[in-house]
Amino acid sequence: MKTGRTEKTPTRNRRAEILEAAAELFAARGFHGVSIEDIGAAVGVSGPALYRHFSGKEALLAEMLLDISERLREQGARLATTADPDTAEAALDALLSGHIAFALTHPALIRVHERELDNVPEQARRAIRRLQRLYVEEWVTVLSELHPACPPARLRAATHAVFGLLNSTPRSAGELAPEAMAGLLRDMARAALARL
Amino acid sequence: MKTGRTEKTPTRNRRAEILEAAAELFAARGFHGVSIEDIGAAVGVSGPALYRHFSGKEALLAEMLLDISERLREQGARLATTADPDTAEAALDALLSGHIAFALTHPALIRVHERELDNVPEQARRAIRRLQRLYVEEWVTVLSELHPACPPARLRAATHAVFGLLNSTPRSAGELAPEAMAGLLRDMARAALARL
DNA sequence: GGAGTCTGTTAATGATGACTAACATCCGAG
DNA sequence: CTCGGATGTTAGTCATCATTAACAGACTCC
Repeated sequence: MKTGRTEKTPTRNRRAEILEAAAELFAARGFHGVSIEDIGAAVGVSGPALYRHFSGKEALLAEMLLDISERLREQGARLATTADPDTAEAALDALLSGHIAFALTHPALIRVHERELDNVPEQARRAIRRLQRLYVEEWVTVLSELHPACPPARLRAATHAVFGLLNSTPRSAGELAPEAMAGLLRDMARAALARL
Repeated sequence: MKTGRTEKTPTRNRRAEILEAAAELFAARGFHGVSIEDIGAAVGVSGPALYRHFSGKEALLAEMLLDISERLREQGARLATTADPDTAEAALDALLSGHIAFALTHPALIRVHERELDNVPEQARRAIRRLQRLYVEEWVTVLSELHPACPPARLRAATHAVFGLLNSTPRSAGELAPEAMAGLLRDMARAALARL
């Protein structure tokens, strides 16, 4: 059928394709609610073919979450360090916009990242948690410049709360156009963080 | 062993006991990550004993989510109608405090309520969604009094976002003392909702 | 003191599902 | 060509698990 001979990168794309399809499925039905067969079917191969690309279902999830956490952390590190160390205000805005863009662009990833950490094998879980912690600390650092009197624990809790707010996207999808949603979330988050 | 003869309400408590234990387990490992055996073990009976109280695993989850949704809706309806129709401000505060109290008191329930709706059989799911919608509308009604110019879709999205913020509790547990957390969440949510 | 209901228990039963084995195909390099 | 690796396929295999069956103690009500 679609054995187009000119298939570019017939290999390298499979992994990405699988990860993408699996993310959608995990987001919709949860890790344990999705079978290897399901994931295979979603990319047009059937079942055990996945073992040519991943060592197992948990490894697949681990790689997915590691990738998400790494992207967020990298983005956080990049945006929080906007040269100008004076304007913590600008850094916070950059973090906000970056996180919102990610959440709106990849709602499935956000959902999986939020829900499935427990299903990742111990070792990878530690690595993921480390990255998450680094990302949070990026926010806490910026916030502590804006609110020097506020204790770190409170800043951390506030950061988690804002993540909850921003990550509500997958739940209220479709209500608003993406730009409107982005603006709303940014305004609400900014206001929430001003009260520290 | 503990066959204390004077066991009060030996029956009626089992259902509640099971629901409670199951909620903790579901919150920790997800619906599909918990077996009937696990739930039985958590309340000291083993396995199929649960079928004396629930018709099945999904029915158990359905009842759990129905109960949570009903409690929230009831609480919402009660608090939003604080006699004084003038002070929408007060009604909003009441809704906020009520939701925060619930989230802080029952983090496991909040988590399950947020994550497991997809695993509920169709019919019950509809009922649960209806209750959730009613609860959201309670908020939207109050908010629309405070922000008459704001379109309902935006108010709904904002409500979901605030729920995300308030429900971040299970994720940042332990960072702050409950009262401090409650105060923080209320301040942040109030500020976020002022920006509409 | 026995019939019936409630609540449990320990064995099936039957699916589902992750993972492995054994066996093709394709394709690039020598 | 042909060897080898990459990628798939289809049949197991082995666990796990929800659910049911068959049976038993306890308590109530007569």
